[in-house]
Amino acid sequence: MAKAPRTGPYICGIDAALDVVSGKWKGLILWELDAHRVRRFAELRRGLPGVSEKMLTQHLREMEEDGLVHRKVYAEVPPRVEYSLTESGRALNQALAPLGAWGTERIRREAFTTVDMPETSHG
Amino acid sequence: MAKAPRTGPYICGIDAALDVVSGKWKGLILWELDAHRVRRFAELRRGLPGVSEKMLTQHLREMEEDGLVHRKVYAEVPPRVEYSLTESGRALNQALAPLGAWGTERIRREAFTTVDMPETSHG
DNA sequence: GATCCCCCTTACGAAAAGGTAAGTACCGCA
DNA sequence: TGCGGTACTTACCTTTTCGTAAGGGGGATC
Repeated sequence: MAKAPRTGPYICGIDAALDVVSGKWKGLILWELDAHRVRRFAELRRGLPGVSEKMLTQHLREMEEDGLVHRKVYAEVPPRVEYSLTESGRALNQALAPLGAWGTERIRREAFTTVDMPETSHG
Repeated sequence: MAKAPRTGPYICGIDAALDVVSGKWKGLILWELDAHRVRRFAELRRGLPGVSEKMLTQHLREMEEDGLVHRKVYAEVPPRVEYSLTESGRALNQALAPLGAWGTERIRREAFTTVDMPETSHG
């Protein structure tokens, strides 16, 4: 009910990486967790505008299964759960950096021209 | 019917980039187009094991709208259409390279251990 | 005692994404 | 004349994803 476990092997690395980060909030979760090193559930929730508890839990669980985030539960009352990135998660975030730069550049461009993207067709 | 035009602005670059590459075959299409420089519809189709004509067309159109691929139609019979990456598409592909490397590494690791991913917890 | 906060879980339903199959218009080949 | 190849389009249906709303168990606060 959470996610289809993926039928068949990955074709290439891009395929594998995209499979792991695809999900409406996963990119942001990675971003938040990288920025703050460690976050609690409610903190993450507040950091992600519009996320529902269900989706946050679900994504967090998937990312935990994928070995991207580490979930530390403190046997306390009230419950305390801390999320942080694993080595793999941090590596993923670093690998995501150029993509983020590309996206930022794209947003910047779109801010100027929403109609079209004139490419250097003369060279 | 193709894709929801995205409500609201992007939170960050990752968000924007992920929005553009999310789609079952887009990563592969980028990969194929980058490897061969220019490909025709049927060639692309043959290069992507399991893709349907509908999905290929749909993804290609979306990527064209997003300014990633260039579509060149030759007014011939039988019809000939050539697809290639735009500057933006090539830049995206370069930005995707580290992600691809991460994914490849991940696949390699998974090949050895499917059970768990022992992190360096002693450091 | 009611309410809030913590971190979820479950049920239900809508929306989006993807798959299947057929049709289109034309041509070359046998 | 029938078949295959080119590059799609359209209709219909299933799967997956996402959102909404509610509950839950316990402690602290008002």
